[in-house]
Formats: sequence, C-alpha cells, structure tokens
Amino acid sequence: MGITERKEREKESRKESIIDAAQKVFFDKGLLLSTMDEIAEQAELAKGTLYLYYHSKEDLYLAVMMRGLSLLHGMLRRVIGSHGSFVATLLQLSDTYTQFYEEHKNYFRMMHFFETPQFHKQVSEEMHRSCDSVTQELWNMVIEELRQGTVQQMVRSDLSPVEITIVLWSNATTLLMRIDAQYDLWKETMDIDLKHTLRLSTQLLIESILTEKGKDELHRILNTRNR
Amino acid sequence: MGITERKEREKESRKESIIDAAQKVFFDKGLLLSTMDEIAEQAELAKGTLYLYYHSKEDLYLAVMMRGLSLLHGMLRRVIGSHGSFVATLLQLSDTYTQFYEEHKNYFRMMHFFETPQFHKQVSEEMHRSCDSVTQELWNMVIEELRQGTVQQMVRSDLSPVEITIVLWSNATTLLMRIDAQYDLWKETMDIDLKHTLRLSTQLLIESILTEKGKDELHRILNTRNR
DNA sequence: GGTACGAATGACTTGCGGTCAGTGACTACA
DNA sequence: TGTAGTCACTGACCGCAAGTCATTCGTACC
Repeated sequence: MGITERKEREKESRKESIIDAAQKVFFDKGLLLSTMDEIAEQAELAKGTLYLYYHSKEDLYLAVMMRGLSLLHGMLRRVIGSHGSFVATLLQLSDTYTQFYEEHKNYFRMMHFFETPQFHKQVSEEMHRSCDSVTQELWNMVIEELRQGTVQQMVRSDLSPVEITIVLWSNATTLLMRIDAQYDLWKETMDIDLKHTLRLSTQLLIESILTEKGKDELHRILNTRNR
Repeated sequence: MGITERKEREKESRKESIIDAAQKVFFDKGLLLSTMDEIAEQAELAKGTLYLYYHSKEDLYLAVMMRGLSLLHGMLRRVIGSHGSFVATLLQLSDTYTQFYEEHKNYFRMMHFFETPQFHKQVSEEMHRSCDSVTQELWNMVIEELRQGTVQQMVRSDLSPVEITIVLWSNATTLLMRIDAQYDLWKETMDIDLKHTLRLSTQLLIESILTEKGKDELHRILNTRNR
C-alpha cells in the first residue's frame, strides 16, 4: 500500500513547486511588492491552495530564504571539509561568503529580512523555529572551525571562538549589505571601493585575532597568493 | 502684516505635533502594526489631514527617525567639540553610540529601516534626499575627526580615514543591532555577553588602525581608566 | 455505481493606505 | 456690515491585497 507514501511525496513536491513560484516572484519584486495572487498565478494554483501549505506570505518568504541558507551552508561546509590549514580555511570562508553574495544576491537580501525582527510579525512559530535551527547549525559549524584554530594555537587563546565568529561574521555581513545598497554612492561621493573596505576590515580583524604563529601562516599564504 | 508668518508658524507646529503623535504610535507598535487611523486619532486630527503634511506613512516614519538622527548628531558633535586627545575622542565616540542605543532604542531601531532599501518603496523623493543629507552630514563629521587622527599621526597613514570610519561605524552598528535582537539568545545558548563582544571588536579594530604612537596613547588612557 | 475524504477552488470578508468633494472658519475688501 | 474668496480640515469612500471558507472535484475503496 504505497498510496500514503505517494500522497506524501506529492505533497512535498507541491510544497517545492510553490516555493519555485514564490521564488520567481519574490526575486523579481521583493516581499512588499509581491502579491499572493501573483504567486498563485505563477504556481498555477488558486490562492487558497497556497494557504494549505504555508501559513502566511511571510512564511512562504522564509521558506524561499531557507533555500539560500542551505546553499550557503553547503558552500561553507565544502570549504571546511577540504581540510586545508586553519588560516587558509578562514580566508576561504570569508571569500566564500563574498562569493555567495555575488552569485546569489537575491538569497542574501532575503536573509536580512529574518534578521530584522520588526518586519516579520506574521511568521508562524513553526517556521520561526525552523529558520532558527538552520541558522544555528550554520553558526555552530563556523564556530567549531574557530575552536580548531584555538586548539592549533593559531588563534589567540584569550579570545572566545564564539565571540570571534560573531565579530567576523557580523563584519562581513554588514559590509556586504552596504556594498549591496550603497556601492555606487560611496564610489561616487567619496571614491571609496567598498569591496576593498570589506577586504581591509576582514584582514585587520583576522590579523588581530591570530597568534604570532597564526600571523606567520597568514603572511606566508598572502605572499604565495600574490606571486 | 504678520498673518502669513503666523500661518507659517502654525503650519510648522502642526507638523511637529503630528510627529509627536506618530512617534508615540510608532514607538509603541513599529511601522507595520501602526495605522494612519491610529496616528490621526492620537494627533486629534482626521486621517486626511496627515496627508496634507506628509506624503505617506513611510515619510512620516522617516520624519520621526530624523529626530533620532539629529539627537545622535548632537551627542557626537558634543564629543568631538570637547577637543580631547584624538584617541580619547575616538573611544568616547564609540561609547556615545552605545549610549545612544541604550537611551534611545526606539530611534536606533528606526534608523535601520532607512538602511534597508527594500522596505521603503513609498518614501517621497523629497524625504529621501532630506534623510540622505542629514546622514551625510553626520558621516562627514566623524570622517573629519578620523582625518585629524591621520594628521596627528595617531592613525596609520596607509589607511583611508573614510574607510576606517565605515569599518568602525558598521562594526558598532551591526553589533548593537544584534544586541538589540539577540542579546538573550546568545547569553542563554552560548553564554556570550554581546556587549562584551562589542567592546572587544571595537578595541581590536581601533588598535589595528592606530600607529605605534596612537597605541601608546590608547594604552595610557585604558590604564588610567582601569585605575 | 456509490460513498467517503482530502485536495483544490475562488468569491468573499476584512483592514488599511491613500483620495477628494465638501465644509466652515477666517480674511480681504467694498 | 455684507460678501466673495481662501484654505486648513474632514471623513466617507476607493482600491488593493492578505487571508478565509463553503463548495466542488478527483480519487481510492467497497
């Protein structure tokens, strides 16, 4: 009796195809200008059907966002899984985040909706927990890598790996957001290349958290790169 | 014939009293959950009247936000105007921003609405320019102070004062936002005090942008403080 | 062929941002 | 003092979009 299972699969694929449709519309118009009617039309379903699968427009938005989160998670995991030296991995994690922004701006933008609590009053408890847990997993992975850095005496032992992760991550995020929203502004009014600013701040922070041993490694890598 | 002038004054005070009302409601409920009907009631005016003074709900929101911006501007200007040593001033600027957050969280939250372009499609060109110019003024003030640091050879001459300002400001902002939204979360799940993390990252960054001379000054000040 | 049941529908309700024809208080002038 | 003109103000109304639910439809099972 595979009917229940088939139904289950169909339900799952329906959920996915709704996300497909929602993604198209959200990418195109953003949260505010997208309408459920438009998403329904794109999905070739009636509006009411959308609500059988997602509690609200915002839930649907987050469902799309979680695809981006998974994508980023995968990209970072591959970097960590490649088992390069700690410092090299750290630099690669940073580059990978930038790469994620460059290649998946739409997902990147969505992720900051979740970080701005005042804009999602309509999110279901369930979806909220779901996002929290995926986010937490991603953080834990990066934090664990930083812990390795401490163990290997590449990272200053007087600094908490968790705090360092927060600082590095926050720095990259906020500058990427600024690049996204204000790159031309700063270029034109101040002749500032925000991408350079991001590299600069990352380098300043990384240098300041490394031990002497770590710094040696860092400069060795940077020299090799520039050759 | 002072009638025109009186009318002018009355118009101005009406605008202010509308902002007063809007502020109460927005502080209480945030942008999304506040309604123009509620603001009108609070202002003891008909809804239509609000639109004689502000083009949209979002314009009104930004009008309130600009009060916060002016407040912050004033606080920072006083610090810079006190003409302490460069490093001391830099530390104070940082503390003042934190203080602004602590004492005026509502304004702080509003300010990040303006930084998130995807959420304001309804803002009039006029209000947008107005916000931009006030923001620009605030930035310029801080950037100018950093330039002084370079001139006084307290700040590394190989770093652009503008870029440093962007990095320090962004770092503080993003961590204050995190404190606002996730302080308890990090405290409970990771035993991390984000306020400490903010101080840490600020110190790491400041140290990394100072010259040897600047660092001497910094440590002199920190030692005096801790005594 | 009939029945049970979940999936899907779309007309409808609700709520809010924004509009505009109408009102009346105040001003200017004869 | 009477009258025409101005303008701040009003609130009923409009359009739109999120979300609902009584009804219909398709399929499995008897």
